[in-house]
Amino acid sequence: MSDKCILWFRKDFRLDDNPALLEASKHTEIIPIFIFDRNLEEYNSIGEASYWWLENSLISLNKDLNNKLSILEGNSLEIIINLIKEEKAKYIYWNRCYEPDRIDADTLIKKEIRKLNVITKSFNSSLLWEPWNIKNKSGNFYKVFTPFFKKGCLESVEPRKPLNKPKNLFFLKPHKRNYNYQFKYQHKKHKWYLKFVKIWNISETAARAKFDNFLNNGARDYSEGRNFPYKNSVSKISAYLHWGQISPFRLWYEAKRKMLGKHLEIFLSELGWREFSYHLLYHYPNINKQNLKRQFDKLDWNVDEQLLSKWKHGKTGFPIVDAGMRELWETGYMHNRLRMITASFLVKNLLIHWKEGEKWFWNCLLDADLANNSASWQWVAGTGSDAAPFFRIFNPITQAQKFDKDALYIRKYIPEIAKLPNKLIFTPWLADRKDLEDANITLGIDYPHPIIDYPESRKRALDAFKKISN
DNA sequence: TGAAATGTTGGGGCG
DNA sequence: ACGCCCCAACATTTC
Repeated sequence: MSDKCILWFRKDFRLDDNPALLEASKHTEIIPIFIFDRNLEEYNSIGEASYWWLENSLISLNKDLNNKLSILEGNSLEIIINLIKEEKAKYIYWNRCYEPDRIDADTLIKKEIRKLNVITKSFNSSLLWEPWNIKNKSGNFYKVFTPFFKKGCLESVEPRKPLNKPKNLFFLKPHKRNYNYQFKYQHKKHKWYLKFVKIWNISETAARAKFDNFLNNGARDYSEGRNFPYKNSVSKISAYLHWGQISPFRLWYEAKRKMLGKHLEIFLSELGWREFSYHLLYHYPNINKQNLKRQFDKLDWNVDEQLLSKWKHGKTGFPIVDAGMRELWETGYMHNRLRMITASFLVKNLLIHWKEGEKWFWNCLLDADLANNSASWQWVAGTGSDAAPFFRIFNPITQAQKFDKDALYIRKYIPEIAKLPNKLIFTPWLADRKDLEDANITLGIDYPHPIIDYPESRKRALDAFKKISN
């Protein structure tokens, strides 16, 4: 009797706290696989930054599996059925994903596999609470974050304790190699994202080291410091968390072990926001396509490719906005404060549909995550569940003065205006001829004029949103 | 996890 | 001493 099992990696690229792996470790032989399946939205529409992270994740995971990871491409069901038959495997395990089409596909795969008398089990490795378990007193799902987290999550069961990496694992590759299914990473012509190599170290070990570093440094100042993009007070763990190089259960308990008071409370609530996003995705499967508040369907968005392009490439003429967009392009990451500022600018001041911003972030973010990205864009736009009210419009000038007081962040990403004094760097258009000469800048050439009149655009947004919110 | 407009208060200059 | 004005500082409301 065969004791072979298949371990299907998906977004759980780690050996620590991996329940499917723990189950697999009870068998003498484990065949680890990954499948790039274009039938699934997350692979078919994968962003360029994500594609790069994925490739490196697979390289690293393969190493951790003694080079026994089979990296495949094709129809998941077909590949798995083939593999089961060829290898006479009797078990297959995986950790759950929560994208709607993934849930459908997994349900079908389970059904088909069971027809072959193969035992299949799926586990939770990526959410602290299952979305279907969190209900309010009347049995409905929560639509507001605070009661969702405080009552729904914190007052229900505690997240399970993280599982340690099992010992004595024996991985192997299939005997029959079906080369039709080999995944070939396709490099694009414009590999703008290869510069990320210098910034990001992609592995399970690196994820853990990064989080430990946060716990020993930024975590001590988290509640305040996290607002200031030039400070090193945030964990930057999001991409690792998305791909599963680190487990949310590990983050939860390590934070509780090492963080204190309000710092801990706020960090845990950030993990809570991620849970809330997945909760919304589960209950609103169209969250990336459709306004959750349908009255916003009527909003008369501005369609303007030129303005959109200037926003994407950090050429709006508003230094803090441009700095944020350039951080994204240069590093595949953007500080949360800047995500709010740049998103508010696109949606409110340019009055461009949040979907455009969502798509750009999806392409450029290493942590691009269907649930978080969509829910957060809808939050900023005011179209989401428990979203920011439509009249909350971030002022890019005062936000910069408040959160980048010494313009360290701005100067880092917009060197061409670095010589402007602090008094003028937030509003270069107010500099007079001499100021500009001293700073070696010609506005309109070295750095753009502002692409919109701020007070005017603010008024326009208020009018447009007010009209449809009645 | 806003910003701007509007309202209120109180100190200081001044006749 | 007093009323008046100005205006900063803070509070409230409105979008």
